[in-house]
Amino acid sequence: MKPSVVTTEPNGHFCRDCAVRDFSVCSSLDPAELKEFEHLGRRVLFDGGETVFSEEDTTTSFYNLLDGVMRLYKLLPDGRRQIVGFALPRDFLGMNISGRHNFSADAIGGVTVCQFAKVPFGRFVESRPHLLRRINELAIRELSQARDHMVLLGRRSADEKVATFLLAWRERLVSLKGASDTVPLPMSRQDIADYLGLTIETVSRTFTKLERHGVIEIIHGGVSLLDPAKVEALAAA
Amino acid sequence: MKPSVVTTEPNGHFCRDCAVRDFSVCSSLDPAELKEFEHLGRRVLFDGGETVFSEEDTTTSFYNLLDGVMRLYKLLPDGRRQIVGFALPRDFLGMNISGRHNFSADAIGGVTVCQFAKVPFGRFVESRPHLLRRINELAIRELSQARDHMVLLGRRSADEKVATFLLAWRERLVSLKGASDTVPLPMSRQDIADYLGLTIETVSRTFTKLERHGVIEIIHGGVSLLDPAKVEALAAA
DNA sequence: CGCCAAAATTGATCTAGGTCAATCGGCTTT
DNA sequence: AAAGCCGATTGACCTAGATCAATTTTGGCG
Repeated sequence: MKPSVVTTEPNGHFCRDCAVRDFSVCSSLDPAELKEFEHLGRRVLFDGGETVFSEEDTTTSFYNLLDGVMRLYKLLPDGRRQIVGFALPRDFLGMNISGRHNFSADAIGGVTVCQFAKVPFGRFVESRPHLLRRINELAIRELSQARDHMVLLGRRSADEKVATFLLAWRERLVSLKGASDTVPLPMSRQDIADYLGLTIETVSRTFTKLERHGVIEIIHGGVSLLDPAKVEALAAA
Repeated sequence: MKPSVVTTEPNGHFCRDCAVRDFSVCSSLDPAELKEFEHLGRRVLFDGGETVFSEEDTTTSFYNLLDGVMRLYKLLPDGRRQIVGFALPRDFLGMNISGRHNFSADAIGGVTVCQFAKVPFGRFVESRPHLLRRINELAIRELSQARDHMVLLGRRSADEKVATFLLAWRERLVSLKGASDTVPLPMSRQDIADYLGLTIETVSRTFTKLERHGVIEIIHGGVSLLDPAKVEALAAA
């Protein structure tokens, strides 16, 4: 929870130099607005494994993920965990209506976020309907993804879950790192299991089975899709 | 898909007399705006089993549910179905960014909706940031519910799923019909199964088991919670 | 290097929930 | 009130994936 490094703007970091500038919430802002917006956010770094915010915490900030990967999850009282999503650069986190976060967020590996204090951010949005529209757009897109994931969790087999996950993850990485059959998997097997509603053993066995069948190759820090068409066939089922 | 009855405004129906007036999207509108808004929507009735819109249909309308219950679902190519939610009066349906609906919606029993053509509705919202804020609020609330449901689908047992469903459904009905231990279940067992990621047999067996243990009583068109505390204990697990 | 801890894999076994197959009601229709 | 239907229930059996239990592999780190 204690961030490793904090860089307060303006201190070498400006929106106009920001990698996510044209893709994240801030893409809806014009240069003049951006100048003002700049003062609202500050960059914060987290180490792998650190928790950025926890479910039920009072929401004091929103976060724009600039670099790295995060796991977003909910815990049951007895410790069972459901990962509700992985966040990638450009994702905007923390919106809620209860005033409390409705999931927890951990850094997977090092992470850089642009942190906005809730109140000034809210004030800034208030007078900028186009920014509100952008935020709404992101919420609706997430809602659609959430529904897709419900189908996966409720109605798909382990093989289908894993194949679908690999394809969807690869697809999300396209706009960040370009298309490739080599799919980096920065999250652990346990994370994948908790995302897919499976156990770590089933995930591991499914990976090995796909490898035995020559569909994928398990490489350091990820997998390589040797036969993407076959993976798609498995996911379609 | 062919609606049973269409009543075009103004023809005996006005927003100011509308049952959902103070609770739905339109709660953000002042009397003057409401007068204008009135001309955008028309009431449409659907019989039970009718489909209001289908996944992948081009979105031409948004819908405000005025009366009745709807099931919102997605189908896999092989026919497996996941119900992503049940809609109740006050719910606003149809928002998306792809221009296509991302789920299908059927009436369960007779239903009345207030239908808005997409383009004029969009124009109306454009100049009304408070309406946009209201829509955003609804989207964020739904997103939170969707995440809760992911936890249920991915990490809970059949008993927990059924108990959680009964409590959540009862809770949703409070603001519509008042608090009660008698929970009407207008949807079929198959609908419940497809919502919880179970089979119809498991839902049926779980109901019977709860009844045998004196926790619920299965009554015509629903269940009665004989021991609500026990249901909550099962759901908490 | 060699040692340790954590993550991943693999194997053996078990079980919650699925599948298949009869009934059982409760309505509607005549 | 008999027939027919459709949803719901119940029973017998089966299996995908969980659980339990070792290894094996990997990644720091002195």
